Amino acid sequence: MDKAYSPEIHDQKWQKLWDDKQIANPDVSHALHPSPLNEKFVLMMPPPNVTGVLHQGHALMLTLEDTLTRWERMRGKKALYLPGTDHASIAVQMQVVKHLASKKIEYKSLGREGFLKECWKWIEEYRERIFSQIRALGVSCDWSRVKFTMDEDLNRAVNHAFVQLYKKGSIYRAQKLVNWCPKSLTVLSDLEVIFEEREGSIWHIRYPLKDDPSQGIIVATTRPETMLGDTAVAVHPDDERYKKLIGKKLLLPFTNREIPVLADSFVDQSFGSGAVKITPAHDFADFDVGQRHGLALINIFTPDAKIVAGLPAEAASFAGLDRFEARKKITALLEDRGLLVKEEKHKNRVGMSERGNVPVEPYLSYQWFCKMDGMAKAVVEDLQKEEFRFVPHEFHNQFMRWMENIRDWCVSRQLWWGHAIPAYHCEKCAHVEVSEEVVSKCPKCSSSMTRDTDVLDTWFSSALWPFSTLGWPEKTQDMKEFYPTQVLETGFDILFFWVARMLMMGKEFTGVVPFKNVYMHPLVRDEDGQKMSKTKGNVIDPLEIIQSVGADSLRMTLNALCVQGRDLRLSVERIEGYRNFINKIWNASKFVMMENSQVSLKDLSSEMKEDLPTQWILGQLERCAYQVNRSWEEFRMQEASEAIYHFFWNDFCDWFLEISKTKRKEYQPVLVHVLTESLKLLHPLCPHVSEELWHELGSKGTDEFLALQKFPEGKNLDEISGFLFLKDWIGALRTLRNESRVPLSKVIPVYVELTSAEEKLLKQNLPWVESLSKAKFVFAQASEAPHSIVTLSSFEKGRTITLKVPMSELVNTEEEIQRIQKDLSNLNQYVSGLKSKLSNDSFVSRAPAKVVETEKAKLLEVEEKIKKLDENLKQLESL
RNA sequence: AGUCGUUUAGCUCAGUUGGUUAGAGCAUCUCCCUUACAAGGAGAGGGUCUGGGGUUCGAAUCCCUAAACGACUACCA
Repeated sequence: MDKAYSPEIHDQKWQKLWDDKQIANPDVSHALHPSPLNEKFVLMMPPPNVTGVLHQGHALMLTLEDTLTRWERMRGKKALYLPGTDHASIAVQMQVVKHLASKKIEYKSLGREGFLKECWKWIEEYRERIFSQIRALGVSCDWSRVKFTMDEDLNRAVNHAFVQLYKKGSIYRAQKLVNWCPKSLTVLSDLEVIFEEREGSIWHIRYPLKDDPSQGIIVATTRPETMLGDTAVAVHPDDERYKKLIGKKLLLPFTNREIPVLADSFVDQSFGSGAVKITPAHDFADFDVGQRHGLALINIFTPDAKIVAGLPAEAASFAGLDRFEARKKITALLEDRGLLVKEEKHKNRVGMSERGNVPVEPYLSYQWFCKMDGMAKAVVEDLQKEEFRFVPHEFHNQFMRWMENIRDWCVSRQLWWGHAIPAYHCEKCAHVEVSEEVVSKCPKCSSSMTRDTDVLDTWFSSALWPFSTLGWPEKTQDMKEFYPTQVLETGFDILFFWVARMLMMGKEFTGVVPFKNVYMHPLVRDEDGQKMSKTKGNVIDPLEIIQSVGADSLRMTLNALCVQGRDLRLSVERIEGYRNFINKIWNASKFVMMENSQVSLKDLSSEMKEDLPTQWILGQLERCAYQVNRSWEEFRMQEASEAIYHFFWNDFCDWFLEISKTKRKEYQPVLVHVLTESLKLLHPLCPHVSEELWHELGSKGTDEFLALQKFPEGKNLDEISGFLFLKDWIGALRTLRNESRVPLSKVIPVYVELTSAEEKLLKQNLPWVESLSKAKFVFAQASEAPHSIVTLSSFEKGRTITLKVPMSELVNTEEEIQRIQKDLSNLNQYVSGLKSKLSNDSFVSRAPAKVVETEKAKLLEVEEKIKKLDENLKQLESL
């Protein structure tokens, strides 16, 4: 065998074999690995952007999902992990536009059809990249069922869903104030607006009274340029300052529009000047005020946020000015005319368009909306009935709050790349027909119809993902067999974008919520807790890691660092630590395979079956497997990987392998058994190295896979106490040796006086205890010569065991005295605590008898230890 | 502003329903190339569990309060 595991050789070998034999195809795996369990495990991969590149967020998601899937598959469930990609409407469109621009092509010049061709070309070029990167991580998803949200069948599902919702009255078209991106020229949903704290200004502007221009009212605004669209000024009805102005007319500068002063209790008297300019067409709050008071909506912007032409009076000259240029010009003019009272610094939250990276403009437009409240209610009821749950539970409340305040979803986008809305507009009578079939003639007036030019929000097709991928709306075999799914695993950043909408659409169209568990994984950050970003240069590229240390190391690390309710801090050092663990697995296996490994537990002699270390390690294996199963059942990823790490490294390698060296051949069946079972436990975490070693160990053919072996169930056992005592003895002797600087080459004699039970335990295990402690036990009283002592607990309650080592064997008396003094001071502190506890009447009378008993036994034992150490110390000090 | 979360060893974090002298990994220090592994082994040091109150025989754990950090939500023009 090689000196170390070589990921560059083995990773790809197994990835290819798993793919070739389709172990991830549930029909194949279930046939190969039949199980009495008639259960399924279904998990839909959250589809990454089809043109995307693998980042740590993906790596974490895929690792966790694959770990759970491999585990459930090995447990005998019919496991489907379905991969796919998302068409990422706006993101991909922006990429392609940019790409064309780099070739000096204005995308609009290609026309819609021509542009879509370019999009498909772009996708064909990049779609395999993310798939190969997913494979590189060793993900066992079923490639025979891979889906893309723009596949024909998924497009049919989208159209079907849209039409159904329209027929029901859940989808409607309306003119509303929406979040408009002036750069990408499309509407954005509320969720796509990212708020940023910005240093800005607030301007106090005087609007003159119509009847007496020397008088006026001062309004405060952060957006002076929108004053061109003002249709009122609002004050609080109780505001003494302005009461007498209510109902009066103002003359709006630049436009000479007459606007009223009106009263509305939404105004906060203490903020700004207490008077608010109302621009119903360009501010969400103002829109509502406008609705209440019947104000006109005056749009002053073109779609790319320039001042429109045709505004009255002086405002007409602003036409074509960008919104920020207009702001400068207007504030300058106001100042010239003495209307600008003051400009103050002001922090405000600006809504930014994620894709365009420009401030979003509240903009009036016709859009398609989907009613949400009814669907949300149904999902909330299911959550309350515990039809599904959130892990970690914190997201439960966050989700509920959002669902209870949900607003209608704007589903249309003014883009070309995406699912075209299946609606047709009559060119003559303006009739709208929504249909899955292409409609070319108006059913009302027989004139020709044209298709709606909008596409659907990317998340609309994603919302159908758990069932559109299974063939819905057709009643397919997959749909019957695999829906609903068990787990939805994703990041919390798309809880509302995606998870909530899947739940609602799933409930709406299939009658059941699409998954039982929503597991939200943490955010991956760098070692300083910073978000990873290219501009910061702190990105740990998963592909580079896979190349340098292998996929298994990365998978182990991500599992080991993944705890609930906390971000995950990743660093190269941590990954190297788990690379070392992979290496440890490799080397331990190498050790086991030095002997004939074609044996099993059946070959164990009856004598060896009674052997304490054998019983101990088999018990530890059961305990570990039990822990791992329980942890994964509750998505406690760190706990599971830690249990395996600890068992394999500390129990198996540090103790059992060392013990086995004393009777190598006799122990071989145990070694083989424990290693084999460990590889099964390890497989979901590090599939490549475990698969490789499992084949090495058993000379298995390429038709058999560790991936399809039965996962150990485990038992909830206690650690064998006899073994624990001996471990303690060895530990104590090792400490003594280290601190007294006795070289390892020197075997030290240890004098012990034991009860018969203690002596029996020790004698039965003498060879390995002596080998690991490099000591020689002498079952006799020590001579009167000075000796050092170590005190230990016995399995007989309250009893102290004393190990005596002749001082002549130890090198340094001073250090030995110090060691004992330190022990004593610890014990004395402990004993005084115990004493005060036990002399406390209320403790003795109120604490459970069991607790009091153990405290008493502890006291007895510790006092005994102190007594012996004291005697010993005196003897040493007299030297 | 509101809601929620976090605060435990130098660092990153565990710590289930209150009950052994609060644990792990990494880092540090000491010793050791013992034929699976120096990417290793054996030891050691290191903590007023953020501060302050309370409940209790007993609190890292439950309650109140303060602070720091973080996330989410919101129409403060």
